[in-house]
Amino acid sequence: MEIREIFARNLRAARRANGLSQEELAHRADLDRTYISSLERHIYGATIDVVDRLAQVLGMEASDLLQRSAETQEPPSPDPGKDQA
Amino acid sequence: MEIREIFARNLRAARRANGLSQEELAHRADLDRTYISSLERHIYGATIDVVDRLAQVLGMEASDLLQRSAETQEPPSPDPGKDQA
DNA sequence: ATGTGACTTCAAGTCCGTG
DNA sequence: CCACGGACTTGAAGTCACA
Repeated sequence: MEIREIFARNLRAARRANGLSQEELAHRADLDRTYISSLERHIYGATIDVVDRLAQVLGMEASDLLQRSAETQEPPSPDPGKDQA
Repeated sequence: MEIREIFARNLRAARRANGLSQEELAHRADLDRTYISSLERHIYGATIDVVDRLAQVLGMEASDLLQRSAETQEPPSPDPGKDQA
């Protein structure tokens, strides 16, 4: 498992645990929406600077986002379902 | 404390704990000698790719190198009192 | 609300040499 | 063995338009 994938998964998981869309997260971390998307698709190897900025917004430590088995807080899991009318 | 400094300190400490010179570490991690030096002087913000590669050589996890303190855990500094009405 | 290709720019990372 | 400068190449950082 590459570090980029670890980070990508943790990022997506943490983002959802916080109930944020890529847009919302991007806005709060002062980054571009498509850049978050790229990160979650492990297109880039982010710098620790970006990792840290994201971690702060998500209320966690930068090291948590690189953890091989990250324990995110129990997400409310809104479970939007897929039946969008 | 910026993330670069955290990383720089952890890197240098881990490198010495492993009894490696900057040159040796650079060689084993397949990185440049002067780059390790730059990292320890927090000139650059390394990518998670580099952090991971370094961690492997040092026998630790990438997340360990970004840990604010390897052993001592500090209490979650609460808001430093913002005189906000 | 997300994925993706194309694009530009500036920092990451390399290589040289010096004290 | 390490700090540090300069010049260089590669890829991350940051933004759009469109699917």
